Amino acid sequence: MNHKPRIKDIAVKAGVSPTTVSRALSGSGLVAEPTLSQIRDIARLMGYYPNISARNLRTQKTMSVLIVVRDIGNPFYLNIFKGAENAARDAGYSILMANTEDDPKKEADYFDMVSHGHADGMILMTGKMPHQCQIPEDTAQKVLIALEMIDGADFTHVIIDNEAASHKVIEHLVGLGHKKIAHISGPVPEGMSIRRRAGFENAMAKFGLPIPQDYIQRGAFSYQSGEEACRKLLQLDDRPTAIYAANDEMAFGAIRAAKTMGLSIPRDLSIVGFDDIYLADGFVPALTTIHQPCMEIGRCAMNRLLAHLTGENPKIETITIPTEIIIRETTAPPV
Amino acid sequence: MNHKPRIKDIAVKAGVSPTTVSRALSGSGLVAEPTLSQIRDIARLMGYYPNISARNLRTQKTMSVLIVVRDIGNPFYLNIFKGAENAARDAGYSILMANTEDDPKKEADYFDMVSHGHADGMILMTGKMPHQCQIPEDTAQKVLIALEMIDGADFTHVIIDNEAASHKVIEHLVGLGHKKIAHISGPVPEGMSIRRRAGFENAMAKFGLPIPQDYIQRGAFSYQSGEEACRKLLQLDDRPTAIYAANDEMAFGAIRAAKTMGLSIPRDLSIVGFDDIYLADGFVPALTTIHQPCMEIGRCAMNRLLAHLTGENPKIETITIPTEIIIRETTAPPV
DNA sequence: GTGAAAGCGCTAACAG
DNA sequence: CTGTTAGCGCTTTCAC
Repeated sequence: MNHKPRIKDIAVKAGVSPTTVSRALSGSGLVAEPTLSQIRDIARLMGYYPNISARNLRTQKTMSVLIVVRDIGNPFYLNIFKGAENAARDAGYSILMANTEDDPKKEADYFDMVSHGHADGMILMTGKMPHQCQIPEDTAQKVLIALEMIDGADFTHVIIDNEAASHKVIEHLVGLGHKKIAHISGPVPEGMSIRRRAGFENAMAKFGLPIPQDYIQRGAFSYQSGEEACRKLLQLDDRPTAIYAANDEMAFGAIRAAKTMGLSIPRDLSIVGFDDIYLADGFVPALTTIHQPCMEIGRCAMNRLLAHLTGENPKIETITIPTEIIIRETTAPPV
Repeated sequence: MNHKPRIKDIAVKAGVSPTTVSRALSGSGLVAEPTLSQIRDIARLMGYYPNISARNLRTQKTMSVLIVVRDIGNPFYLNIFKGAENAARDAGYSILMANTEDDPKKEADYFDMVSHGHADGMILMTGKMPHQCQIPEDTAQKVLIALEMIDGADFTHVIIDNEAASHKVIEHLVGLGHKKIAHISGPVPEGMSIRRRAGFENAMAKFGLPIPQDYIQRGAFSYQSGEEACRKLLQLDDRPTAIYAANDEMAFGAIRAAKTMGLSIPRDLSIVGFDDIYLADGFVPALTTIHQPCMEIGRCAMNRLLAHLTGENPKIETITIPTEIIIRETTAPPV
């Protein structure tokens, strides 16, 4: 063949109009049987494949969705991507990767891509709305927030219950007999950090346990910050016997700090993380942590967004995906 | 405003033809100065943004590139994505994520996306060419292979020198005084595994060291396979004093196996990995490994692909990015 | 240096 | 159930 076949070529060959071909191929159910199969056969034979740009132009859609994260380099997102990619693919959508690196310019740019029709919608995981950008009309249907809450924003959210997860952690530790439990929080005032910390505080209160001064150290979700925070905790006069870190990286940092100070995990100190990132089970000792069902979150977020985009389900709501605590080797009864 | 402004609206407002607006905005240099600035101002004022689909249809381009991996869930790719995303973004391109999961159907589908003009090109990191798909014309300019070699295929490759990296590992271990060095290889006959293993064998030969039977165990690049392989090695009558694993996951698995058997790392056994994945330095002990400059690889691959797509540099070649060994805590002289 | 006209390939009205 | 017509918004000849 000379050129890629267009719809017109098939029409000519089949002796019908382009419209009919279009209808036959799109499965609209508006073409009768002798013609239908014939057109499909010819299309297959000629290796026809619709021109996406033309279709997009005509339908004013792009069949693609932006997934916006703060840092593509963070492995936590991996399975979210995976779940989302899967769901998108099943629905014939593509995923565009967007990495903001906390750069307001990029945040705004990606948002603009949606308002300008470069993508049909977006899954936002940065935890904030960009400034200085054109908020698309009908934003509520085009933007879905995952993992983070954006308070006061009228979007569908797909999140986990951070407070409840914290509660599970404390319950586990208390169950082991711990009474002196410290917390390494994420950066405040980030919503996620606040919720995990609030869950910690509430759970401690519920179990009638005091939270001594300095038992809450603020980290930055980084390995180094966890290390440092743990060092501070271990230098306290009245050391904790267990530490609940608000994410796995900080938990790993804490483990290093503890080991460096000659402690044995979990004998001398129990440590719990949050996220269950890749290889959390490969660490020695394997990390006890909160497992977030990332694939599920990604899939759910994408499906929900697509339902909004197609108008199939315009209802704005907050969907909470359950988490579970995975008990591995970094927690044990206190000595 | 009622609608998103189109090029025509600007033309009307500026009292020129759509053509002129198009030229002015595309920076073609074909519009004279009084008009030029005026058009640009009006466009900015009206919040004009070109319709991508229309442009794509007209220019027969999509300004997007597929990045195809075997498993999006593998953190190794993270910084490659990051580097590639960055480079693409700078050039005005978007990235479409493609996850094959070793499914031939998906491999073919993604390839077809390129032949069908859904994406302009692709960076292929799966290490194999799909069957049963339409190989796009002018493939050589549209497909770029990264990380893996596809022998006999006439594409630009962006790779690392796996053999040389293996050599660095052995050199390091020999420098520490090791003589009994074992290797946990990746799955054979995958090219990457073969090259790393060949590098191991050649380096050992070069240093005049024998490779006893069973000193090369075949793994599957997974944590579990590393654990198992290490166990086998440690059960040999004449145990190795050092193990070189073909990737970090297997190295971590090996560490667990060794610790489980009561060995202390690195005192009783040195272990080296490959890749320097996320948190390889967060492990206790921190992993000695080969660092692949992933961002650099991603950026280079993308830039090179774009140069091919634009015709700026059609030369097909193999680009080798240098690696370095990062010496951390899992290697020490043998006792 | 600027404009008129054509058309990328497709699908959605609107008829019949 | 099928065809005719129109047009999505842009860029690119070609003419002036």
